[in-house]
Amino acid sequence: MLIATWNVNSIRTRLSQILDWINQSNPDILCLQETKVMDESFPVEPFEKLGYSVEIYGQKSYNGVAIISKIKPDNVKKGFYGCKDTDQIFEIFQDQKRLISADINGIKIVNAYVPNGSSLESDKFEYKINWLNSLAFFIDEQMKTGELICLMGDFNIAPSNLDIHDPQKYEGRIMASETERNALNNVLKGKLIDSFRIFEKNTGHWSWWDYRNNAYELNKGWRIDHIYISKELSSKLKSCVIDSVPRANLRPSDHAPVMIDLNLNDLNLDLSKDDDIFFEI
DNA sequence: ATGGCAGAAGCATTCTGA
Repeated sequence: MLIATWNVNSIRTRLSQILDWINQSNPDILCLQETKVMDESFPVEPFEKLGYSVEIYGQKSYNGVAIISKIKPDNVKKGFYGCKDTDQIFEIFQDQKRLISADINGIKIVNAYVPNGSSLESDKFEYKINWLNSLAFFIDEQMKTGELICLMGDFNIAPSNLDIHDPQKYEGRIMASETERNALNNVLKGKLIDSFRIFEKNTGHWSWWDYRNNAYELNKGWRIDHIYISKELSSKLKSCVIDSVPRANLRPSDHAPVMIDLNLNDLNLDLSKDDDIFFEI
């Protein structure tokens, strides 16, 4: 099963590029961030024509997330809904549409658009850390039920200096500070694995290049878009690829799509060993 | 330290992003 994430920086501006990419890459699940459109204006039909169902959580101008899936998702949750005892804590985050989750094929799919934070001195930075702490709680709640999790999206954090083209310049600054890295690790708690790092240990692989200063042509990028999977899924992981080709498009998103391949035939065999039913994907 | 580039809103310019 192919699972992808892509910050498209406006669904309407990027629609034809996204449809092209789907036709080439054939993902089973595609999680989008920065759709920048209210739900009633989201172009649902082009995806349905390709055989996908569409779950959206958007707003005017900013943010917005979506799950595009061949299998119709169950238990779709928008925002930090679902943490009953702490709904009040999450109320402050309801105005920014940055999180959508759903159950697909036995996996809890969580699509996150983590705030950028602007700079370490900014109020937005405090918002970013609080948002990540709430995400940590949300993931905890999902883990308590023993679910397999695939948490992906635009995290606006380089997990290590290997994920920055010029770490000496940027270390300690926004997207590369210890505070943000600690907050991210608190979400993962050693139980969710960075899919990309299972296959690639070296630097020089980026998922985002600034529109400014010719950053893509100079290959000055960051790896800030990630797919984290439950440890139990790591043996089923066949690949994790950053597709930088769409970043070379005319009027591109500044992010590239990231995609994993999970061998879920094995997974279903493992999970259903007490009965005789074989689930064909 | 600043600006550079892009999208949305809306029609000049500001806000936001990373």
